[in-house]
Amino acid sequence: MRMIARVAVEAATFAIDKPYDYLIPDELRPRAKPGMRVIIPFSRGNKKTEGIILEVVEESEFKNLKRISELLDDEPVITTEQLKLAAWMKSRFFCTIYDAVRAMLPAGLWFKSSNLCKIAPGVDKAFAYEKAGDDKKLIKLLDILYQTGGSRSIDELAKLMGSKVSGLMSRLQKEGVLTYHMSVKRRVSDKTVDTAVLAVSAEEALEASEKKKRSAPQQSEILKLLSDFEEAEIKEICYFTGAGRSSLKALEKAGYIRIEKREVFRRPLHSDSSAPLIEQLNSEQTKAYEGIKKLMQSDAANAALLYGVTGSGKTAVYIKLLSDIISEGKDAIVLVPEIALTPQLVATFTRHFGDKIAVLHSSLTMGERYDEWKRVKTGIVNIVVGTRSAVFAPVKNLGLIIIDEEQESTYKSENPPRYHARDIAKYLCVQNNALLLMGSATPAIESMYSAQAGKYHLFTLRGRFNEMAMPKVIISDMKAELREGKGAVIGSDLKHELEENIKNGSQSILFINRRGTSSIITCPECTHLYTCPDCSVRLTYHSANRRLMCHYCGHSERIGERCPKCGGLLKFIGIGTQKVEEEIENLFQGTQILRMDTDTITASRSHETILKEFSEKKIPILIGTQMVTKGLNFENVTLVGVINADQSLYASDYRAHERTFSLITQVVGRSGRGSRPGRAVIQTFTPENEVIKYAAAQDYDGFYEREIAIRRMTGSPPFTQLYCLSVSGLDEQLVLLCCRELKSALINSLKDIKDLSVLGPAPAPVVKVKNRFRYRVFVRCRPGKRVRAVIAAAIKKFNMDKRYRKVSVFGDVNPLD
DNA sequence: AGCACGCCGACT
DNA sequence: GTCGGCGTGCTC
Repeated sequence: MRMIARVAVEAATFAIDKPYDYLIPDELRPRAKPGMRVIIPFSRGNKKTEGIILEVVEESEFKNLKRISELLDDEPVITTEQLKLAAWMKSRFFCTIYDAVRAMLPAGLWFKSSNLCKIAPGVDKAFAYEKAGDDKKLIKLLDILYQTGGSRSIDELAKLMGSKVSGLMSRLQKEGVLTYHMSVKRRVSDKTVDTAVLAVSAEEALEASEKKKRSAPQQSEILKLLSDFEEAEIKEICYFTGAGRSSLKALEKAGYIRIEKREVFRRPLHSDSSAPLIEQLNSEQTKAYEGIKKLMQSDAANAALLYGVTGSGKTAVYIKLLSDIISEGKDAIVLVPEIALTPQLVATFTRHFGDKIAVLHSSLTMGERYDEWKRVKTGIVNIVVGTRSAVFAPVKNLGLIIIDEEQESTYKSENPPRYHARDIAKYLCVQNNALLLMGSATPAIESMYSAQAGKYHLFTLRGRFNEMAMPKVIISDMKAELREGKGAVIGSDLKHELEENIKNGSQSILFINRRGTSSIITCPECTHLYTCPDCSVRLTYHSANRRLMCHYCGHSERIGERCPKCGGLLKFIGIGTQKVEEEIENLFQGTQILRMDTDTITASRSHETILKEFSEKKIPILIGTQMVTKGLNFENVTLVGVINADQSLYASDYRAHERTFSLITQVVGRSGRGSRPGRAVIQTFTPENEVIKYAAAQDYDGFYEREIAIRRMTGSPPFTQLYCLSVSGLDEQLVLLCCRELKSALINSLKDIKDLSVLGPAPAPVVKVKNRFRYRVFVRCRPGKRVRAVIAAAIKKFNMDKRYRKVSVFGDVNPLD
């Protein structure tokens, strides 16, 4: 009897993704089981690729089956329930089965497989070169191989040769000069960084730097930098000099530097014994807790929304519920938006549950992450705390999933599988008759709507813990300021309040509402704008390295004081953290300022370190982007300033209002956590805007009423689901053509479904990235199996269509923007 | 997507 | 003649 494995293949794209049948060779027959990963030959070239066994069967409709080459696991790494979930994800999120599986496994489990190319054993150099004859390419290939000790991966070879190598390789292989095999090794830790180390003395480097000034200016810059520092991270070198990797490679080849992988050690999450122990719940908390507990103990799946204003003590309710889970011998998953931003929450959990919890987050080393995953899998721990992907933690006996700050966008994955953790959580809770608990001070409009509609049980905490007063909020009209001719970033209201805080020794936090970190630059004389040559975005200015940079492709260029086009003095518009820092420095000379953004956060100086510094050293002012809005409790902070509240209000997507409201509400809630009352200043150019007004008043209910009415009127989620089909390609006309045809195909096959509209093609928020144009078509309707199937079929069809082979199409549900 | 196969142009 | 361009079809 034949044994056949049905395998989900890594190399398969969405268009061709399905189970492929492979023969299980005799020696693997006793071991091969569903949920184990395998190496298999795939496609015409029989290229080795990874796969996962979905089923073991005895029949196949195919005759000439290929054989599994290798079994990667001794026991299943994915359960059959998880395989079922993967299939569900494929139909929901338009990803491949393997994409879904990948999301479920810790990175530490991932094997890096490479096709390794080697000089065959027993072949001497002369023989090899004889076989190569006078073919220049073959000789070059052998040269490279011998230089590096006889073996290299195909990818590396291709890069070094600057061309494809498979043809050359198979020729040498036939001659018996080369062997070519798949090597599978544990991937080295994620936490290594490429570091450039000077291989010559500093003097020599300087000398070479002088020499290269003309011929290779970037190499010259790098050498100059390294002559000072001896060694530096490649990332930083590129940032400061604007050089590409090619310059570094050239220097390595010439023997000036070595490029080494350095292990980065990050502090393991220390259990902070100063984290508060939750003692007693107040009456409101008790009521919520008891209601939720009842749901948790019922035999059916349930969903609940815990809506509690900032500082109302949702954490305490979580802790009580988790204690119950443990005593009942069940398991729970707790999702947080970002571990680095919620150190206090995690510390509190650790304080309470110690060894019974596993923390999964990105700054664990690979080994640590893998160990934590194993601890969960073996059932040693009962509670898993982690970010988005922790929803896939392999807990045994799921009783509860908590999603804290459930409105956060970090729960939605932006690359395949493009899932929302909330959807996965719902699925898991239904499967396990568990409870899904979502907590938030500003719930997503969809979630509150479900609660109002009775789909979720709603629990509300209205009182602020310890009866702290809500901060006093000042809406500062920047338009009026502008009219009076004051074009400053810090308006007079905020300036006044800051002065007061500095005087009485209180601390202040300034929040800059922007996604990026830096300014956009423009020439006031000729209004020249600096755009990326490969993407349709403006370049942003980083003062740390005095360069213009593209956040999408990494392009960077140097810029001086004056416009290279017309010689006019350059002016900075928009506000970055750096700009605000400069202005505060001028305003309050001698006052210490701490800046927190992606530029100031490095491997050695983490988010946490900066916050610690702020709190311990009592630095008067902290300036930052969204990072400062999350879960911080600083007793001494009595003033919060929102520099530019409007910034996020006018984005094109339907969530812009919600996001703005949530951000402002959260940041305002940071103020006055201690004994003294807090103040907040919201600077805006549109003080009459209702979103800003509701946020200032911390009035979620009012905001919700307004927003849900708008959503109902415009037919946006939660009243509909938005399916987004993105088409990208180098040829803009072809992309548009494909979009239009895609649109009419969709309209045609969905015409019988009512209340459905197909919109677009519309340019993606950034039309061009790395020279590829991106346009999108939307399907807006009630969610349903039929619609999803039609969309999946359309994605497949257009990806296979030979007229559109130069474009690619992918689907996403309720994309972020 | 990625790759082999096959059919046409430029060059040893 | 042949090397290598890219258009075409397939992946158990």
